Amino acid sequence: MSKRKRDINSPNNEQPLRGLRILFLVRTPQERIRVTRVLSRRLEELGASLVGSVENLQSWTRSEVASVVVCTDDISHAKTCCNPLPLSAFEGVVDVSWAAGCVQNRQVATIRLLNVSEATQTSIDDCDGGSRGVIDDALDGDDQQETMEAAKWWPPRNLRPRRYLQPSSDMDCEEEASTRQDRIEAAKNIPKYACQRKSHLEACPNERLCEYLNAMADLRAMESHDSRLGDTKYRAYRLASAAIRCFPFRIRSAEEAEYIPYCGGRVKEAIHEYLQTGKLSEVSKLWTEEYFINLWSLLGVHGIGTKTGRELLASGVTSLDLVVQHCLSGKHPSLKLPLVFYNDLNHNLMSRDDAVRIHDYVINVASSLGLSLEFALAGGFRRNKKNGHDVDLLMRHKYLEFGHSSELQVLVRALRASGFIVATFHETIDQRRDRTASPGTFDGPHDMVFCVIRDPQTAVGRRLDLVASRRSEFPFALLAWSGNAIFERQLREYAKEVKGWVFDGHGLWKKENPSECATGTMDTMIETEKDIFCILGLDYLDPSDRNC
DNA sequence: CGGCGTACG
DNA sequence: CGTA
DNA sequence: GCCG
Repeated sequence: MSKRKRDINSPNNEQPLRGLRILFLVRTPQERIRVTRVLSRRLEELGASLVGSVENLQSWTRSEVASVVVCTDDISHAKTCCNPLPLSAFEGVVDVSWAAGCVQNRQVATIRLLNVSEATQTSIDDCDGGSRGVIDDALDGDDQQETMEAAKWWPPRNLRPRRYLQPSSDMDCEEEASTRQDRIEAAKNIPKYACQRKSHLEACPNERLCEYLNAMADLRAMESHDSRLGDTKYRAYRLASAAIRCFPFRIRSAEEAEYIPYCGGRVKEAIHEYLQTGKLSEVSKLWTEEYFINLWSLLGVHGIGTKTGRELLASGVTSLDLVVQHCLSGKHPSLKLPLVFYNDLNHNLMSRDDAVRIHDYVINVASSLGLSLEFALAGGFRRNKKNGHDVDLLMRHKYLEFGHSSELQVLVRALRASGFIVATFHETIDQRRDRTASPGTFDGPHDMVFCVIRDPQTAVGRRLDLVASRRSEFPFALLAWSGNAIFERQLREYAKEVKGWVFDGHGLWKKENPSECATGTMDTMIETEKDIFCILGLDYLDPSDRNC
């Protein structure tokens, strides 16, 4: 731990607190008192201020204080309180994970990562006269639940957890009578593919276990030096977690879990450890090891994945500030735009209201331009998620098989001119399709615009993905863009393995005979998602049941 | 022991 | 390689 | 890391 001392003792050690708002969530009253006392003294020395409970959030976020610490007994309550707040309140919301992690572990690493805290750490230690026992005790018990949750507020895109833990969900919803035989039968009855079962957002009886397995998936993806292998292990843990989510009883023994799909030797060991200790010890690496903490923060930049992140760390680029430096000196020029918008895109939860407002705005512009486009909100919000990191907006021409490309072009031009689109990460608008006479003759890419928009109401920058499909391909595009990622992978794996169909966002083809296809234009008329499920021999799944 | 979703830049 |  |  002491080796972390390097390169962080910069002269401006105490500056970053100024102008940075810190949201600090703590659970038990004991913690509140202790942490509040410790931090308030030090924060005040640093020119920050400390405010009481989450209930006065609205009032103090409007004040001019440089920094804020919130203490709360109820994290989910805090989250709901925080969601509607304006951007100005949340420049430091990323610090939720930092704060929770450092309290949990008495660690300096994350604090130093943000250059805030040599001082904060010493003040925590000071409070206990150098021993850490008091904070330890206050944070023992089931608080890891909250720590994990907090650590997941702003994870990187690829490794973003799918579901948020509801406090004490495990305890609330089981103890219905079940014999061991019941449970083994139930385990055996879980279908192999996620597309064959409902995966809703509500907590399950094994919620915490699943969260730990998801965290293990993230860990494996980050620690593997071979990204394919990393993804393979990521997939393995994600699939195990997804299957366990569908197990209706609390798991009592690792042996009975063996009957659940994707729960093999290693997952069984993990379950055993969880049942014994209530956690998976490896997972704590995510918030204790400097390497993972740093990599985690780099992965938050659009364009940095595990490989680039690892390379940056290896070359001494260990913080976002250094990535900016790196970028300014001409390296990785493609990261420049994502870095410019980093704060907006990473420090602000987007609620459903935000997403709907953006959706409506685009539709209004389209109709005022006289365009004949129809739209659908896809992505996580279609799956009924309460919040998300981007808006996925799918569109097609109202009447014509082709014609979406030129209309999208007009739309995007207008959105740019009005200052709604403020930056474009990527754009593909291929007007060849509009000139293609007969359907099915040119299967080019979908038209896509991945951009950053400015919410007209809140002025917050948001990621918006616009996708236009050929009219008949729309149900495939909708299915493909509604996710989630695990559901899509399992659906396509199922289609290939079980039905011999190759399946993507344009249509379905027989594996052996690609000319035998099912699209909206063929005799097997496919007009809705239901038709696709039907042809795949699957019961229809509502989007809200695709959260695997 | 090979395969693991598929398409887009 | 990274993103959806 | 699990499945066929």
